[in-house]
Amino acid sequence: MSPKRADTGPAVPGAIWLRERAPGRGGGLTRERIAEATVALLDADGAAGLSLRRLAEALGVHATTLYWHVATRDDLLDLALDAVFGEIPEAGGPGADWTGDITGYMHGLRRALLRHPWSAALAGSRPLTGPNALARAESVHVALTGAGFRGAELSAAAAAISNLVIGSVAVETSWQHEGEAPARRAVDEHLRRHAERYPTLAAHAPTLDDAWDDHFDRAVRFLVDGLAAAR
Amino acid sequence: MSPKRADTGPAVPGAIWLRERAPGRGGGLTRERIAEATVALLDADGAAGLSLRRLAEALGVHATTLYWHVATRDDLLDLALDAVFGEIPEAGGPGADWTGDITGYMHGLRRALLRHPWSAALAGSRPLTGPNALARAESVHVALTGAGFRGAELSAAAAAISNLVIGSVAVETSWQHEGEAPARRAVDEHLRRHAERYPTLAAHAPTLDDAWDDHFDRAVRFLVDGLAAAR
DNA sequence: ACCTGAACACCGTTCAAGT
DNA sequence: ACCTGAACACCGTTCAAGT
Repeated sequence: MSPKRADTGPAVPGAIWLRERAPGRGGGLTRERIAEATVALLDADGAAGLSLRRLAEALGVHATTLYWHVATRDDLLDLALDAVFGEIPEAGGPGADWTGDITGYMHGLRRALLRHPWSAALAGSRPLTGPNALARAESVHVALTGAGFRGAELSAAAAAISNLVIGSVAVETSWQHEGEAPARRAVDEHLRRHAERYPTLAAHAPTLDDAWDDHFDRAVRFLVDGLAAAR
Repeated sequence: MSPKRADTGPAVPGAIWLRERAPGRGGGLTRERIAEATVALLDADGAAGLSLRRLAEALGVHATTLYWHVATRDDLLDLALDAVFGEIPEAGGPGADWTGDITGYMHGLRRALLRHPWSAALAGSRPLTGPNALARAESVHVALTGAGFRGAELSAAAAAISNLVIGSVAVETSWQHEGEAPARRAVDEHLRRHAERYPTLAAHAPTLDDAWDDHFDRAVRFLVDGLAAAR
């Protein structure tokens, strides 16, 4: 009978943030080392390439050892995802222009998610309740309350801001998985062949060169303009 | 040596839409029957519960039989996802007010994705190139060109519209996976215990009652207002 | 053209046992 | 407190073989 395992507590997503961490005095594994190795493995091989056995090998440990530190594979994803949110630069207090703060946050979040192409899809698949994600959400709420947002309008604005980024980067990275250029070329040709079915789409097919940055920039402006109009 | 398999063609996501379908004369499996059973299995057990063996059992067939009709498990996800997009009501031509058309589309897309809680996360994880997704994208492009959007502004607007919905519903459904109420209660208590770290967040913690509809409604208005301001 | 059956190389997770 | 090792019940996918 093992004395105490990592799986104490309810089986909700994000549950790892509700548990105290193991003491971790010096020698062995720590939550940080595990998070770091998980991010590295995900960066190298994507979400499908992450297995407990491969991660354990990278850490020089037996696969089942990981179960002392995490309760489930999903815990690893929570650790890795919150590490990505830790890469978003801290705003350092609200600036003079709240729309600039929000715009900067959205671009900072996008850059962090793009750096780890597996992370945006993951951010849309489980609650973001890690300490870094909460700290960034706090900053957004500070900027929005400074602008005068309150109550349901505040919550809706904060949600729209992060949801637009998550959705945009998830879709953007979904094209990269097997090499973007061939996928896009195949779809372009498919659209041309069925131009009678999708005339407007075929006529305005996004160009092959990377317009992702430009489109995201415009999308952010659309939303921020709409937020500003509400004040 | 098998004569011809479903896996002809490049290994890009969405590749199933680039292949001709099997003739499917009467008796056996068809792409439609497979799609329908896949949706049902995903609805019942979520993305993690979908396996080729369980799907095959539901279809009264051996697991490896599916490989005649699809090249990979991912093909099944493409089939199921496009079936969900098929549930979005067709607009039936642009109405008098393009902002109303766009607003209606966003709500229709959200309702379809909510009906199948696995679908929003999936929509953010692979290119949406099925026939139903393309038809709905065509309608959005028609409405936006009618409003005067052109070129990069058109593409960015269309992307923002679907990305905000996908991100919003993905996040919303991610809370439901293990029962939303306990997850939310756990996070609320966690926020209260660390109120000194997240004061603004703790003070404005979203209420327990379901504000999802209201927040989404507001988010749509923020974006559509910003789009209207650009015209 | 379509379906079967055996087989391969994996998985996440458990549990008793070590130190 | 932390790590090991064997074991269980699964996976997606292949390939030769049937009809």
